[in-house]
Amino acid sequence: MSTIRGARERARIEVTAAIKDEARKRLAAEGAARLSLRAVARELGMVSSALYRYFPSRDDLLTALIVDAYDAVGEVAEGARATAEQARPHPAPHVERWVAVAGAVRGWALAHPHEYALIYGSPVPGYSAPMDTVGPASRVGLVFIDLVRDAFRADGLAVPRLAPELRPEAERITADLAPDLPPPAVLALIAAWAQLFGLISFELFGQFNRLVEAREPLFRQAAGELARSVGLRGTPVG
Amino acid sequence: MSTIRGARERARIEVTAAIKDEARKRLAAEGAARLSLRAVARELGMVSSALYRYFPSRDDLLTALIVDAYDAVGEVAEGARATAEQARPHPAPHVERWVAVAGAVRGWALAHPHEYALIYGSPVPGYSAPMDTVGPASRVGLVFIDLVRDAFRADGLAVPRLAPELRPEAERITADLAPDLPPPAVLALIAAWAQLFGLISFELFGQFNRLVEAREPLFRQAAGELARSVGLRGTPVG
DNA sequence: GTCTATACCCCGATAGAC
DNA sequence: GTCTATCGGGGTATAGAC
Repeated sequence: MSTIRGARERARIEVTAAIKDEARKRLAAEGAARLSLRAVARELGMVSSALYRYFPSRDDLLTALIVDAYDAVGEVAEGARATAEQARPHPAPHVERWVAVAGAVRGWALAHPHEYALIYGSPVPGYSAPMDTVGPASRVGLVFIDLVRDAFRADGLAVPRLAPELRPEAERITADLAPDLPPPAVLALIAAWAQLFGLISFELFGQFNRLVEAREPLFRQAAGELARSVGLRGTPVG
Repeated sequence: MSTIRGARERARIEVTAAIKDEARKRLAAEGAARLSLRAVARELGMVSSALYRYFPSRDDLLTALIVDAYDAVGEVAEGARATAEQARPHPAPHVERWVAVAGAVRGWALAHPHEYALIYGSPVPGYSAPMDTVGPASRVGLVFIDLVRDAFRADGLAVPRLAPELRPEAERITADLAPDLPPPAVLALIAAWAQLFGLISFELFGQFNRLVEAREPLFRQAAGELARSVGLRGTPVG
């Protein structure tokens, strides 16, 4: 009896995964705004009404894809940080760790452009993200925070300048996010985070077309400068 | 005869403008991917087939909206630069001009989020931008280049560091874009440009929700740092 | 330049048989 | 859990009358 239920649950997991895989393909072909349950069902040789047993609505499927994407890029970032941290014979300097994590995020984005667009591109009109997405969405940011914390403990930080009017905001955010770090560094980290993704988005969304060729070196240079803007000490890249 | 043709052409221009205006409303409601000629026609009290006399296909309408949006944000940037340049009793320092232009772009984006998403957000699947969009798309960038050129001539630039591997790329782009400027500054400008729009996109696309409140001051601070990263001399904002 | 009509597609979601 | 059938929409694009 329990094995039967186990088999059923296994089947359910497999079908769910197949639906999400096919939905990711449809995402690439049509975009999130036009993702349709019927098209997914058609490609899978199912009938559309059958999908409703797995995802009660189109938005629920979209939510699952969003959560998966955030988790995937979060995992990549966490892995890159761990690798840089455990590098032999010496752990990488903190600026290099920062650049490694940023580069890993960029690599994931280039490999999964439509999933990147789903989570960091324009919002899907008519879709409002439920709370389920909040946790996964913060994973990448947490990697950068942890990385900066390590640098702070090991070498201290060159605390960035902060406009006085931003002081209360910096303190509020720091209390929520990383009470052990200097508020100016936390605010600079948030700005750097947005700017890193700006570089990735411009590359991915075509703004660099016919303009920038050496995208990876440009990204690495800019990421290194951003690490320094947060206060990480170390030779600038290059 | 010529007045009749003039009247006809005037009518055509007015109807074309009405279609685009309505299309912009639909853009806000449904997003670019779902923009439909029929919905626009319905709202205007026309029949869908009539629209094809003005725009031969959905993609042509989309192109017109994209060109208009690039032109609108370009005009705002040009205006902000001119204002900062002619400020009395003294023209604004170059860092402040940079921040003013960046702030104007952000202001336009906040006021026209769907048009911003159309041009700087995820590409519309299945739509490929024709060459018509290239010119308008570069207007904002040209404003920043001109601004940096002014600063270079007036005060010189604190030429940014450049990774040696990026030197050829920097020289190639500089030759195309602004042969009179130092290549490292031009490359830094491109990176700064992407990073500015990263800040705007994160704010607009919801990544700052429940995280950053003081968005305008944060943007101004970061924009000032970016100006310095390009080499503009001047007191940092704050 | 606008109209009606049409060909030929798409979609989300549900009811009820099996 | 999957099926057929259905409700009630939506769309691009064209033909041909006026």
